[in-house]
Amino acid sequence: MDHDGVAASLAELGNTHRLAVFRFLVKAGHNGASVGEIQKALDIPASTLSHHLARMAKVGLIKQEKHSRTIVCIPDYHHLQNLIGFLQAECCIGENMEPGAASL
Amino acid sequence: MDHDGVAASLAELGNTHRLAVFRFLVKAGHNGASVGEIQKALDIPASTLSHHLARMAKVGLIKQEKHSRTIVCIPDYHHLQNLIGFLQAECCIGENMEPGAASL
DNA sequence: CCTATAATTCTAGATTTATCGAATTATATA
DNA sequence: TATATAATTCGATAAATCTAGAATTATAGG
Repeated sequence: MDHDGVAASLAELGNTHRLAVFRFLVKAGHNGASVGEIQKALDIPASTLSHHLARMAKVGLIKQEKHSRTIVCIPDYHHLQNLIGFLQAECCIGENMEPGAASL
Repeated sequence: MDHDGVAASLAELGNTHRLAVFRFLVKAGHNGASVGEIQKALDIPASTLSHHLARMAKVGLIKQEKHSRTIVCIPDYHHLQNLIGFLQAECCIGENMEPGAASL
């Protein structure tokens, strides 16, 4: 993931609703949750939620699988790990190594 | 840092210019860099840069110290670590523990 | 005091984002 | 086929963000 890709993903997580959705999906685990379940749990109007989910899927934070009528949303842990790795790398170069901090 | 605080910080990092500024400051190390140095290095118009720096300072990503005429910007590593910790926690709860993944 | 420098604030326009009801599409089922 | 359900797309509005030139503030130095 390059600079702009990282920025794009962080921007998506940088919205309260979307962050809440992502956290909910992580809690839901590898099976994910349907759009309806998310909607019920977080109480976001359907069209608004759909908009946010589409954005998250676009940058790769989540995957969406259609099973007949319902669409299941699954968080992409690998994507998040890449993000975290990028930030971690940012944090640990230069003179800012604290004792015990992991280097890469 | 709570949910909204995390979202706010991620949103700030989720902008190409601001992410570039933050990366530049991390490379600069604990001494940070002056607004002018950032401006010269990244070639962003002064007023635009000032706007972005103010936003970053507001959420706590950077600190700003005034030394006579120049303002030195210093990244807040602790703040970033908090952010990373939050994301890491998000990533590692639920069923998504991979072998070797750190738990908290 | 005057000038140059560092940076911010002001201002305004362009773009993007957020919101959500209404209409639409797709699918299951009676 | 008719109906209900799941979700998206449409459309329109409000709000926030981005951008950058011009004006302003603060300070150093001649």
